[in-house]
Amino acid sequence: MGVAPTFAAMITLGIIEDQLAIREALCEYLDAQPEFSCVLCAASHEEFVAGLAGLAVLPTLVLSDIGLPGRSGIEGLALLQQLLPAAEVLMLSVYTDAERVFEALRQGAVGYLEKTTPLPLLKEHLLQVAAGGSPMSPSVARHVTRYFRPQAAAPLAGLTPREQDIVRGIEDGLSYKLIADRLGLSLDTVRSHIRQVYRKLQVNSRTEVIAKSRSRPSLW
Amino acid sequence: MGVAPTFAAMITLGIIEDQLAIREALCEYLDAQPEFSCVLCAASHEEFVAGLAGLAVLPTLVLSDIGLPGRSGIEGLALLQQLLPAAEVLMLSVYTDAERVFEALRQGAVGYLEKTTPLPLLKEHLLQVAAGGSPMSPSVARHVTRYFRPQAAAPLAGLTPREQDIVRGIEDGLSYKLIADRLGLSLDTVRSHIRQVYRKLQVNSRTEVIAKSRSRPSLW
DNA sequence: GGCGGTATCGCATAAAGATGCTATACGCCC
DNA sequence: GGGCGTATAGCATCTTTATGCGATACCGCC
Repeated sequence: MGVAPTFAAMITLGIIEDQLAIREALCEYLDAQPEFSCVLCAASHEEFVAGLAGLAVLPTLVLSDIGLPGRSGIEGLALLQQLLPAAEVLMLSVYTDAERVFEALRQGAVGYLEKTTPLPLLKEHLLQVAAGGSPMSPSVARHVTRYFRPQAAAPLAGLTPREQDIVRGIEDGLSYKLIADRLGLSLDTVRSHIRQVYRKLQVNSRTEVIAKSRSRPSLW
Repeated sequence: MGVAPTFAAMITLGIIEDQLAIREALCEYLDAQPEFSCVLCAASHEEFVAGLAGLAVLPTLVLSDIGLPGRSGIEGLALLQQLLPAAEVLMLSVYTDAERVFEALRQGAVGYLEKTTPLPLLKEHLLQVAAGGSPMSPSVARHVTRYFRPQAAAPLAGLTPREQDIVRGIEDGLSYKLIADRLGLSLDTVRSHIRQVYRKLQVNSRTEVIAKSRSRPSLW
């Protein structure tokens, strides 16, 4: 933070990282940048939270490791957002497995970077966060793009177009009557299609159809 | 494409972009890189598909604009994946609105970049795709991270813990009977809770509860 | 100590859904 | 031409849901 005044455009940083060498490298490098001021560096989530109390200027951007002793970076996300509602949290981790990535995003992380990210690139990413972006390492982003591609293993694959229309109606919460109206069919025709859908999907109620069709990896 | 032999490590590119200046800039710049060989550049999706027939070497990576005359880049994604099952498609667009981003990812795009991406950075991103990554411009990624944060506006917030248990049962496709068994309740108690849930959520069927509870921006 | 909210349970009835069986019509394919 | 799959439709019947109108019990609160 040095002697320079903290002017408005400066981004105040918080860093949570248990490995001493990495923490110091991050702090020193980033604090040396004119755009950043590192206001709090901690070796654990608990330490970080405790340190917040004594700060005159709160961080607006927190860089957090995931594999921490005590409360993990992901577990601490909710608390962090409560204590620093204006701050954004960027995860920095050696782990890039889908579980952790999704859980972090779900808990409100604004981005997710590999720990191997070189410092100058990391700086770029931090600036992007400040500019409204959400930096993700490519391998992290790959999990995300995969998530959005459900039609590959979609259980609705074996259904005819008409049957899929019906299923869409069910997913939208419509009654048989409303589905019939929407598709311009008779009630009994809707019944027929649904019967067929039930046979193909091996179920016997509308809610089961929904449960089957949105078969996401149960990450939630 | 040049005279150099196409060796295994080389990435064969396809480019779909209607604006002549941009298309040429992309082709020329990328083809000049040692890592890439641009095998097909087209001004429209239709032209690209037609051009595939005459190729000796198929592209393994396609860079596609979205705002194209005729078939849009998103509409063409499915066809592209059918014709080039081994290829990955990276979207390049001036539009970064959530609708288009999600639709593209849903249709199987491997990444999504802003058109303003400088060429050297674009090259980096292309290499990342080849390395199994999914590059996304930060503003694009922001849509994605926002998507994964549903608990903020969760409509189930006003429900009591017990009522949420019931809703979970409904979401799992269970009948009243099974929900009662799972929670160790009588059928009538389940009915009572569901009645309450219906009142709070302003609905009147189990499928509507599901439709409300997973209130995603109806992108699917 | 009463009031509001939650959680539990019961009964009754009407509406919606699930299921069995049947039937016509169209398109496709061998 | 006959079989197969799809889309349409009807009817009968039984089950499940949805809804109305109760009840008892516990807990926190002012």
